[in-house]
Amino acid sequence: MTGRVAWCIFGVLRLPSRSLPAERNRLKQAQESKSSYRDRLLKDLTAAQREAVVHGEGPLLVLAGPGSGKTRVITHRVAYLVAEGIRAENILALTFTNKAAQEMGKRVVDLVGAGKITICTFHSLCARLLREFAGELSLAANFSIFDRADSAAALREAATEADLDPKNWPAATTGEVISRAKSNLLGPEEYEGQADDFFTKQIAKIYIRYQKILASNEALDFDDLLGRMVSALRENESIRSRLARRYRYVLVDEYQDTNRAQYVIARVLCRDHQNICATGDPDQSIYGWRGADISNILDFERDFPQAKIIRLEQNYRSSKMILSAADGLIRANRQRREKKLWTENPAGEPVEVVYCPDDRSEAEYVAGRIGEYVAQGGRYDEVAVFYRVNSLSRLVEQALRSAGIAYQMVRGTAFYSRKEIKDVLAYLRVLVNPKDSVSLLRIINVPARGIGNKTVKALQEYRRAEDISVLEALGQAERIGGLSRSVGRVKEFAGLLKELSQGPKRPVKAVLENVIRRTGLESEYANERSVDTSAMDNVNELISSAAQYDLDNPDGDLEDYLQQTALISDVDTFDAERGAVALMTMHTAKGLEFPVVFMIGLEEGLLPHSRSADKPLEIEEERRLCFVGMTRAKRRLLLSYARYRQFRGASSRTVPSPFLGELPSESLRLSSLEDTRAQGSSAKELLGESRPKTTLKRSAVRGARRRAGRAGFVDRLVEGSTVYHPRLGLGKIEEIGRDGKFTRAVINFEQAGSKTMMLEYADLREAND
DNA sequence: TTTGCCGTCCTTTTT
DNA sequence: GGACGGCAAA
Repeated sequence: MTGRVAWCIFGVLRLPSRSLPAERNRLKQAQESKSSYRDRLLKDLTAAQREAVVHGEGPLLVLAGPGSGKTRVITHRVAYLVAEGIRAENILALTFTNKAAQEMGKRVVDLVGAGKITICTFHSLCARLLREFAGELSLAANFSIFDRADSAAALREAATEADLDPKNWPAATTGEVISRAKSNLLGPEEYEGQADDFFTKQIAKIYIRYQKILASNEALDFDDLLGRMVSALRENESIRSRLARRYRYVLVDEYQDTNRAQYVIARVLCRDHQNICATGDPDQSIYGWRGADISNILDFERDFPQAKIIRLEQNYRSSKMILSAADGLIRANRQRREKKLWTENPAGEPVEVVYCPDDRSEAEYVAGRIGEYVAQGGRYDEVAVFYRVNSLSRLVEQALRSAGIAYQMVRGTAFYSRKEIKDVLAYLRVLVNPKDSVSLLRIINVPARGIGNKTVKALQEYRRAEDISVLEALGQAERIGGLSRSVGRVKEFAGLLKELSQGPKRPVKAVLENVIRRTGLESEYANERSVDTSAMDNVNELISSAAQYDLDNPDGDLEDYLQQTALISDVDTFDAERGAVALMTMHTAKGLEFPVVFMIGLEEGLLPHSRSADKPLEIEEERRLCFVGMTRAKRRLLLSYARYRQFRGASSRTVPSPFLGELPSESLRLSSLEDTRAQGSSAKELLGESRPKTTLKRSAVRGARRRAGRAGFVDRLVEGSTVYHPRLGLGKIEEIGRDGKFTRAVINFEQAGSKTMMLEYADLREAND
């Protein structure tokens, strides 16, 4: 074995090279007697935690309140099993995010050293197993994994084929319904059988065609990964029994968020040995909308009558004030089992509830408070801002930028959904899976090579008639009528793909670089004509992530790399040590903790979201979401709401969230920004919005902004450069230097005076714009 | 065929 | 405020 940790974390890009401490631990473990090692493992655990860790065979349910040391229990339990002589490769730990898997893996390594324990997400486990058993499942081992955007393309195509206007049947809607059906293990035929009204009947038509499209592309969507695994386990006894023997101990984290398919996978795997350890908290179930079924955890005892149930109710994370506020809120839920949350932590400061005149002042207030916190010795990365919907991040970002506060938006998938990244990856996907026509069509004219809409239509028609893939159709270009003028270009493209397929197969970095160079994408991105140099930056970042992948996975191949990138989730890119304030949705925040938490937009319609209005069960889920957010906070928690908020351009009056009224007043401190603001405001502001009318100019403004795009020009700035800030006006750079990863500059504004800003974040424009 | 401009529509959360 | 599709001009 090499010096690498032989850790099987599937779907995780990197595991820190902790081999040294790991080796040391292993040696330590070998030297220690078994019982003293066990003592050490159990030393710092409470009685309840210990009980869960040492539980032997048979089903176990750990109901773990927030901050009750759940991850600790899981990792120690895994270590304990290993110490008891269970072979590492017989242990399977399932999580919901790669981040959680990674974290858990790291902690287990610290406890027991390297091992072959499988710690991964449901989705990556399924992707990997489906590849492994592809031969037995009449499945192509090189299948593509379709993400949301790919599925959307396929869904639009499916709607068109079903003679439905994709406008009336948008992918967002059809996809959600079909995804839900799949999570509940309803195949297209079964769904059709149940369809009894116009809407579901039409969806059934789309569903059937959608599955055909996936099949002809040799592609699976996220739900198929789970669904196909379920069928494999149910219909292939040999696979089932082999896997049951392989995974003799199964741990499932966040059990309250499992959907039907995940539930079946876990149950079937454990049918023989019953060694399932589920951990979760019904009060933190926030994915009902995605098909998660809270009754999976509520009915655990029914499913596993021998189950032992352990409750972890002591909280080690939050102050008394924060915990009692959160507890008071969650008590308003009726669909819930009573639970006593308590902590021995200090009382701490009351939870602050801040009333702001509008969304902008709210964002500025948050930025101001973060600034204060850091001025008093705090660190940016101790702070997080949560919101219900992603769109709320914008104003906060702006405010943080102008305050020169470093932040990171925790939205990992955003990177992978950028056009240039998707384009490059589409080339790779076509290389791996030539039948992936969705990817092929994506790049058929990227960079522009004179294959336009008409040509594509002709190709599509031909390949449908002949029932072949687009790639095959390319090869027969001269036989396709209506292509006359573009035959040459099509042939050329086919030649390019062939050439690429003869290029290097690995390492992934080499494949990527070859693709970018040979396709002409490189020169396209490098083209000075585009002011926006971020495309090349992003592609470079992709290349370095591929290089990292090659380093972490010496045996890795393109297929595996693509699988990992397809299954990346938002939190996965969160870096707790980046020295930046974290911005994320409340959903993404689950499982994390921060000393200081801001939750913004606590308004009716936002939290609870308007989509759940008048649906009591969904409002309870919103309340749980609020509970999850609040219980992330260790020491300080601030909830804010704004009287006026911008919707689609227009500002409108809001109503405070009813949840605020449910918080116990003795753990709150209320304040209002209105007074302080009124004092300092100019007459103009007091008279209300006095924005210049922009009527016809909207698109012109938009165009100017696009051209002015900040990215890239930061590198060109030097001392003496003149810049323009939309609020502060013209300014000159007086000083410029590095601050860690960022460029910090002192800018002297003509009107506003001298300010220090992080240039990467500052909302600056070229001065001559 | 490509490009840019315009109006329309939308808006929850995500593996 | 942005994604997307349609349309006209280059």
